Amino acid sequence: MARYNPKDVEAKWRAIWDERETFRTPDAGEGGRAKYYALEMFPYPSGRLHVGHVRNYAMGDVIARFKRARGFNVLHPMGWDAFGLAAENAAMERGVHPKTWTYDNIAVMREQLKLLGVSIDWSREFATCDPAYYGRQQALFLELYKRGLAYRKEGVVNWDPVDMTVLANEQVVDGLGWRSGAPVEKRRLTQWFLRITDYADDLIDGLKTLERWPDKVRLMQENWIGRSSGLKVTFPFADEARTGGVEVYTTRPDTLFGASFVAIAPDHPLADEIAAADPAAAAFVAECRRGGTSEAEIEAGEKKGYRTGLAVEHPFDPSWRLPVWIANFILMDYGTGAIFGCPAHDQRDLDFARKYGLPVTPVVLPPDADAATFAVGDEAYVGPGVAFNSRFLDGLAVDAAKAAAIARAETDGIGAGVTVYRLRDWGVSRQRYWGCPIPIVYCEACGAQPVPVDQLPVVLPDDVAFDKPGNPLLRHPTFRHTTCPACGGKAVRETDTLDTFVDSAWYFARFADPFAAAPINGAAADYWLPVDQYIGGVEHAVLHLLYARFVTRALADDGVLSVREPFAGLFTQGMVTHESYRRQNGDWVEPAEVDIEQEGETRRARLIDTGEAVIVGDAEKMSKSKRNVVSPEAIADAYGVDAARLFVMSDSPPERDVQWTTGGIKGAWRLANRIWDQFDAQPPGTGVAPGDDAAAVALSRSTHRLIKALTDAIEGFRFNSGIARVYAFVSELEASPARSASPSLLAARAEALSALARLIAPFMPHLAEEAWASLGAVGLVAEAPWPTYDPALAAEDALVLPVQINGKRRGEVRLAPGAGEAAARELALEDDAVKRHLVGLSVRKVIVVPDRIINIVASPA
RNA sequence: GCCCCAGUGGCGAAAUGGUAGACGCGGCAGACUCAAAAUCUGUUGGCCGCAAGGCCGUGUUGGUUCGAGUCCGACCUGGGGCACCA
Repeated sequence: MARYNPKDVEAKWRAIWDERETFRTPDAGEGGRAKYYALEMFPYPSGRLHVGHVRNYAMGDVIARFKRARGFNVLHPMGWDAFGLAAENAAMERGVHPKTWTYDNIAVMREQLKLLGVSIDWSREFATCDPAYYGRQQALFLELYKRGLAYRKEGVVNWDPVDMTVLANEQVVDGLGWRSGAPVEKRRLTQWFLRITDYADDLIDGLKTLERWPDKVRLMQENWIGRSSGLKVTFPFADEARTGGVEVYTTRPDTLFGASFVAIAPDHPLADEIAAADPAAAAFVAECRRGGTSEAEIEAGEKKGYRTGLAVEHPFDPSWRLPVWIANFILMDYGTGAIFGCPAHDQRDLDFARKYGLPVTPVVLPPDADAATFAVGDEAYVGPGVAFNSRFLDGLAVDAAKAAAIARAETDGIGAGVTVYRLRDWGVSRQRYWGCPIPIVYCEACGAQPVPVDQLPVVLPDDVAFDKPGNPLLRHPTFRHTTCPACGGKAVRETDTLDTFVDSAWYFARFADPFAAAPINGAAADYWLPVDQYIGGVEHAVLHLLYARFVTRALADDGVLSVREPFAGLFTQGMVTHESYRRQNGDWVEPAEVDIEQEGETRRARLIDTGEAVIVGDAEKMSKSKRNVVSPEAIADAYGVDAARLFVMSDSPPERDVQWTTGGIKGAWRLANRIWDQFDAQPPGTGVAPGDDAAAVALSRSTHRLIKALTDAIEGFRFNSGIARVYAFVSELEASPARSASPSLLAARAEALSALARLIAPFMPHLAEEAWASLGAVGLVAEAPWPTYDPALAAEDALVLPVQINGKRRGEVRLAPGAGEAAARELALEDDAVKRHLVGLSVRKVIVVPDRIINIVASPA
């Protein structure tokens, strides 16, 4: 018996795969096989791989290896989402250049990924910070610009007044800048936007076609786009000297007669105008600008308003005056940036009205309520009902009243029924260095001009410093200053860079041919796209996945791509968590520093060095700050890569978080050894046709059942259940040891092991190769076809059906599969245990679910 | 504030509306060992019982059904997202 030595074995097989180019991507159409594009969300090169990455890439690898075995031409590439904020933070904190930091991290992580034995075609690797990539992205940006899909307008950013810099939401902590500690302000800047709202309907409608996406993600995208229909209606100014009025958007036009005020966003042009003449209003607007731009902050904050001197007329009654307020919870980006408040039927309006003493008039009468007595207390009524107190709408149900109000507004020429979206255009300008430069120059005479395509890429200069706050491109001696491509006069470059989500919105298309001169090789993309299976974290459910869908549509309309949906199948996998440990003084300590002892059923954690008791915290996402990180190398050293891959896929369903535990990885390691022992004990050269003695037949049946179960488990992303079947199967093999097996059982074992090597290959590819070779098989298991099963052998041969009486299990009967209902009923009623429980009862009904269960409904005689 | 998800043994979990707890971890008992580790075998939801067996049990609560962990309603608890982290 040779002990399984993963360190040597794993390295050996990786070298062989490399040398034979086992995972080279086949050419389009090669071998007449169907294509399969398996893709994991490419990583941000943040430093080192953690076991969360291991899980993500191992899952993708299961799919890639499985599909290869099933005869597909598989594309399984890898790259780096390499631009981003962390590189600039590193530059500021450690004085290292973002480029150096990024490429160093890539080098480390590439080696770590290779260590995992993931079946990637490394020849297609690229990083988004390579000029060869982002230069082509600039060309795509200019295409969008040419088509009017990229444009400039004012947008709101978080501004740190001390550091004089724009902050990301994550850099705003409790309304303060994370470095300076200064209160953050909202500031308006002119920025580039992509017109994703043009595709709002298409993006919603397309969701219906994405049958292999989680419902959850589709729902999140639908809510994010937030299509609603309602009424845009103008409340005319009451002041004769003013023309026009305040245009509001409402989804509840049926409640117009319950209006008690009109409120506008602090960023509304009218608010600017009022603030210019009213210092108190200006102070209120300034107060609203304090704090961050995130929706959570705005919506969860205290609702505040300022009553302007302005009044407007009700659109359906010029004699009815309503006050105009400025309110901090109105978003300028949604609808028209102004609302009318109907406190009786909207909770936020009600809170506002109660706070400021505004009238509350109910106009929707709930079913069963009495119009004379119905009143709204602290809770707005948002349910169904009939309009009342509402003049021409009286008596109409909510939906009919909405339609009638819209119709009247349209007839009167004061409003129109409209569809609006919560989705806003995608702001892509970032006032940062480490990103893709926006290929635009500004000429005093000609205005904004695209950089001619033959002058691309606009390369990021390397000679920048981060000793001063703000975007170093602004201070660069030469980068900014250039000439106008139109008139040749003096011009300055755009110094903003593109949001890194732009980088990841088309990379999957670049992988189809990463060497093409054009950004996207149309023929290659036609063959490989869409991505058949995309795998990544659910945190990308909306932004990345929505942007990629948008860009794919834009490029399809441009004729560059022939698909409108980039990802036919999506799987969102859970994270790897770990307990966190801290000392009595609150300092976090690493798992490697902690010794855990089990005494009976209680666990004790102490520091290895000092024996100090350690406080064990909940399992949480691994993070550097809590030091609850385990390194893949240490695991690979101790247990091998295969055991680590197996464990992260075996212990929880893949979409859920999995908790990393020492016991768990040891269990996986034990399985690897038990599997190896089975192969090691099997004499070579035994035939693969099992004989007909009972033990051989039983094992053969189990083998075929296992093939079916594992095939289904992989197809259905139920890796944990599949692996559980492998455990059970190995136990069965151990119960029929080779040393005491008859020739026919040996043959059945040979059949079983041949299947097993191929079935475990997606999960434990190195061990599978070693096992495959030990059987004397020709070629690599990575290139072997997936085993097939005989449905007749995989089917159950004898069934034990439970018999219930009134839903309680009272006995069981043995039946052949497919036995008729009558036979089942008869057997059940004859069973001794059943008879005993039926004493004193009379049978009312017998329900037979074929091959499942028999339920006898009985009641006292 | 809005949206989404999840609650099943000591723990991770399994279960097309049909035997709840497969499989793994941990525990307990045993084998091997001078001993320990490793490995192997048995056992392991709770309660009652010598046993056969019985009763209870999937966050709480109400409903649909011959039958509910699963479907529907209300609630409780925990987690995630909210547009400049990726």
